[in-house]
Amino acid sequence: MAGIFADLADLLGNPSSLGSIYGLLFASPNPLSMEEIVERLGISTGTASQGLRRLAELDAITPEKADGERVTRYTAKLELRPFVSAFLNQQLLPRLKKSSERLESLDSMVQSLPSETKKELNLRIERASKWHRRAMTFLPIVRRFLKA
Amino acid sequence: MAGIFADLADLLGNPSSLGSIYGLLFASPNPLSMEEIVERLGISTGTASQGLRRLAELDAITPEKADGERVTRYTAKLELRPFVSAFLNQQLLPRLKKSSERLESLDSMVQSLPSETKKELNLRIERASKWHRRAMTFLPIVRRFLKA
DNA sequence: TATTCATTTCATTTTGAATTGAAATCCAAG
DNA sequence: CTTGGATTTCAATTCAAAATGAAATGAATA
Repeated sequence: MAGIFADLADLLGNPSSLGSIYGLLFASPNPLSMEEIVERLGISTGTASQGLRRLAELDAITPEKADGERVTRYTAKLELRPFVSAFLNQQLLPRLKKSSERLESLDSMVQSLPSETKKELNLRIERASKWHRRAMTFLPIVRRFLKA
Repeated sequence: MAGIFADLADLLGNPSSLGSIYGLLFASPNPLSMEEIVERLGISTGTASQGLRRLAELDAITPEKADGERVTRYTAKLELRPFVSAFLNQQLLPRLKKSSERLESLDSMVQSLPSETKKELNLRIERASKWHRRAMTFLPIVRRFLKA
């Protein structure tokens, strides 16, 4: 299970350790402490600590400190939606925004060129922009799909 | 332009040099030789050669050897669809398949466990599988969208 | 307050992918 | 066939991201 999610994480551009941890928690019927995770996955405490933090930020796991216990134990949220959704917002959107800005600035640069070249380049920029807009309109569709 | 596509390539898990090359070609009104690409991007011949080959495989560029010329020149296909589609087929599908196999083998393993744990684990595997199926049905939607 | 164990931090190391560059190969023209 | 430039190949290198692990910090008990 850890392996499956490790691959998934990798696919989405996250360190695979992140996936391993989530996978382990996903498969485990009861909450696990960091120590147990370190043991069972054979990773270092540092990696575990950072991975757990990240997963908590992504809202993919729930940390709980039982009554008067020292250790924090973690449970995977079985709902994967927030996970994927966080990916969309944190990875995809920023990148799309950045390249959209770049396209715009390119566009304004091009205006100061000989009209021959300018025309051709405008065409290409327009093409790229179209794809861009397409991607943007696509995002909400993905979102809706995930909620379904 | 090279920069924009470099980022995109990176996002899709390709070396960014691949994107740079494509971006340069995309922006260029006339076909470019490998030498010109190497020069203008400041990359090595090795990288250029491999990148060009890969792009050709992805059907993202067209190599053409003009009449009795020594050099091959390359043009970007302005249609990005085959590009994205190749990504879906070559990167995404194989991974989905692999994890689907893994899920199945996990499922059969679980059958030989005490029924208490078994029940709980089955539930989780089922959940993961559901997402899996969801992703699979999602692919065709993406495809259709790209064609639109 | 002092102690002990859990957790975080972060400088260093490891790892793997991307890139280089030089040698090998290819191929058109003489 | 031979030459000369274009291209490919691939072992070695570089580089960035991820992982390590030891020291610093934190937090609960006694």
